[in-house]
Amino acid sequence: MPAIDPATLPKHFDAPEAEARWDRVWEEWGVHAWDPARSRDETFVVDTPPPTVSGSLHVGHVFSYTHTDVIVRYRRMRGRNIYYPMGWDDNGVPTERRVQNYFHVRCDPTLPPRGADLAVPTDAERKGPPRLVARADFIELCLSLTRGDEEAFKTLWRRLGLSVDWKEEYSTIDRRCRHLAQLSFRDLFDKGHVYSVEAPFMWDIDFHMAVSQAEVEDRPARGAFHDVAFGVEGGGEFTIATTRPELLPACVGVTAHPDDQRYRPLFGKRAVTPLFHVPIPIFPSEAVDPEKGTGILMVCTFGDATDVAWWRERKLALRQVLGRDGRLVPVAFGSPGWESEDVVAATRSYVELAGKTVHGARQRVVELLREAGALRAEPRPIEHAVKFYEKGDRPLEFITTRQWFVRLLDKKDALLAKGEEIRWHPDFMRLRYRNWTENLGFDWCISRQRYFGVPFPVWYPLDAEGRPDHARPIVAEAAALPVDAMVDVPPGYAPEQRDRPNGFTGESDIFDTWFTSSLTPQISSGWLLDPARHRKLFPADVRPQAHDIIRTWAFYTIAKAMLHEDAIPWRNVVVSGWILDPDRKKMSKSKGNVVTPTHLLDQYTADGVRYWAAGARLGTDTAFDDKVFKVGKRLVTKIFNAGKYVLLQGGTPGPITAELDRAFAYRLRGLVEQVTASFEEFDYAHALQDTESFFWADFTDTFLELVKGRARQGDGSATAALRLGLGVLLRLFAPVLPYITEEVWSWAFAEETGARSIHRAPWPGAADFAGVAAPADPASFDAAVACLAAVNKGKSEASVSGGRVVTRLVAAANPATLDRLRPVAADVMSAARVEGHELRSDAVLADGAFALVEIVFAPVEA
RNA sequence: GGUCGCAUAGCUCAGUUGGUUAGAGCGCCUGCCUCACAUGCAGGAGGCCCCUGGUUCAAGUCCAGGUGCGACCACCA
Repeated sequence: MPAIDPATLPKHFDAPEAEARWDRVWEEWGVHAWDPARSRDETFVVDTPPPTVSGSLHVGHVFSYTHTDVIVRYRRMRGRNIYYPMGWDDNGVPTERRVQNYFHVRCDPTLPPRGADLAVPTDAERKGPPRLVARADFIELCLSLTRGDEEAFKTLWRRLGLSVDWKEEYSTIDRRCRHLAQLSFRDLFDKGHVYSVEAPFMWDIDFHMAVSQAEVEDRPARGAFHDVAFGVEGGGEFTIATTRPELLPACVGVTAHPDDQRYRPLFGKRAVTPLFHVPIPIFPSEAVDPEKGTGILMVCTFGDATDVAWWRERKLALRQVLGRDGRLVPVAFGSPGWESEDVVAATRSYVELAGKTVHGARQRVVELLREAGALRAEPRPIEHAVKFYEKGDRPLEFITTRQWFVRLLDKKDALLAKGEEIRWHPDFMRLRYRNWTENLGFDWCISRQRYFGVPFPVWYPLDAEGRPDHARPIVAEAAALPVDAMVDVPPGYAPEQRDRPNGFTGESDIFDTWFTSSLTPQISSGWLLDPARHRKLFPADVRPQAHDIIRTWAFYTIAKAMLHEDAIPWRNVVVSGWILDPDRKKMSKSKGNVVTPTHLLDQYTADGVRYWAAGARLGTDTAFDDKVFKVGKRLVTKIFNAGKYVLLQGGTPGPITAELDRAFAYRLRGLVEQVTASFEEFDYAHALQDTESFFWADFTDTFLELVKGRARQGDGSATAALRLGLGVLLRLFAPVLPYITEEVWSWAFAEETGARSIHRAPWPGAADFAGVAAPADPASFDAAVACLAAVNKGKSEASVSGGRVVTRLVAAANPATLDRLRPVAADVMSAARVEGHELRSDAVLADGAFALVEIVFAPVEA
């Protein structure tokens, strides 16, 4: 193949132009397309994380998605048929919240649909109360807003060079995903893995919905111990310390540690609450810490999870004062369940509290206690942990509601066993999964009292009084799915019977967003909708994800695969770290330290940004450091220039025969083996590091300089070795730097090899080195480099230009080193511009070392 | 409080199964426009490998204990 015409080469690498051009060409060539005809064995399936599109674009996205793409591009070059889809996680609370703010609306499911109004409200309108919109209209607003978000993500992904097969694009709210999620529910229902129950459970008073354990986080919060005096029937009193005095009317018991001498005499007696004068049992419990507070505490329905446990164990009364909106509901003291020894006083006190928020009621009840003389001390401020919904702003409450659950608590051992079948990268991440699974405290609550999500395919029959019979849910048959229970009618009923006595009512809840997201492997494979495809794509090969969602996404996906098919969803989990800001704090929108990715791409090019991302080992958090981007950009430039130089050599490639060239090929082959081994272990960071260091130190700064003389004379061995080096290095870089490598590849290698895209070119291996004889001594390369360095040092110390001609050089080395140098000495002298040299043997010198005895420079030309 | 990870040059990080004098890039200093590249090239300075103890002929590397940083989980009386 002739050398390319210099005139056809661009002077500089125009990255934005190249990024746009190759994105188009790759699409046209189908470089990233999955071939459904090829077998499972040849296929590499990625269970791509569907990003939450209602969040902002973040460098963290760029970081972890690049890791996946690098892994994918390597496998593609290994000849695997890549299935690499992209989904958008658009359903769920973050979208609803964004829509509420963006359009200044709230959903009122009782309203009839009127058609969504997509107008953005004016500032004046924003000052007024939010517009109420029907459920269907609210959903339409959600869809319209997320569509734009998805476009923004897609633009970013394409620019970044993610080699996604865009034919396999989906969103978790689309019809297919709704269908699969409902099929999942139907399957779990048939297998007895789901149930609904009315019970106290964690509830967010702002979002008006139940939340699962996985979405709960503890946050430190300010609180105060309130010392409240309780009476004892038959005389006496004691003081409890509570942080939640507003729950005093909901108090249903008092407990202390069984060995606590202070309170032992009280067990079995009844206490009487202040203000409300309600008699309640006093019982012992091992769970009480005698050191905490006053060592005796009140049990309320419900202050926390232990209250729920005591309430169940002791079969205590239920006095729920907190409503779903977080305000105290009206109750009638004296009525059944609300017995009081002084109904008048109790009522007088409670009237002061009813309708107030937790916060307001707390302030008022403290005043009332103080007035009644029941407050033994002023509140003592403390800092304690409080449970919050991860996206919520106010503490969770335990409120009795009806919810659907997936039974998981009785399957911990099986879930743990499945986790052990999966390979985790890095391996210690499996402990996160194990830890979470072992400590699971609740079944999975999958019902959410929200609107934008996949509806439950469930109706309930109504009795003659119009009350739903929750014990006999009507679950849509698999063949009838997908359905919207609020629109569609269950079999055997007529539309007019909706919400009528002896008719039916639709389940208005939607699934927890993870209920759908946990099916991403099945969404890819089609599962029950396409069994043949399912066999080709399930289980996936690799699940890339972040470590903070091991307890949600990874855990639920493993659970679903197990419950549905007793399978594992993927063979490997690859866990990326976090991006930290330069102060080593986690980047987050709320902290205002987020760097947006688009300007990084503008400034450093896609390859430069990818270089930065690929430098981070799996599972390791990385500080944001713009110096690394600069290095990446420089590497791109260097590859461009080196490629240009190598391909401009006029010689015809011949057999690689020169000792230096063979020694170089030998080293290069070692690099290929090393880099390949790293990629096989998903260790792209070391693969890149080794390739980069070889490229710079062994290729451009040394080999390329050493063979320039011969290359200029058209030497076939030098020309071939340079091309071998460039062709191999380009491919080793290609997974990380797809644009520049494709660009340089296209100048000559595409035609020469028949692989028009480097990303479909075969990964370097033995075939590239066939016909290259082993060097007489691989260390001849080191000898050449060391000798050249010695001359360079002489020039540097004399402050002369590297191009300065040396008329006389006397260098010394030990005999073995000299032997290694001789076959390559001509290359060294040519590169160092030495016109006359003498090599002396000096046995004292260390092996491999060269000493400069004499160096004489040619006079500077006028 | 439980679990896990990290700690090496001013900064960001490599350092394979223990094995000569601990490496790279950035930054810094000194030179050099040398015919691919000044987004470059050459040369150089710069390290109680967190601390203490142990195993070993030999420890940055293995073990134990500590310290610091980070993450995940738990902690509502």
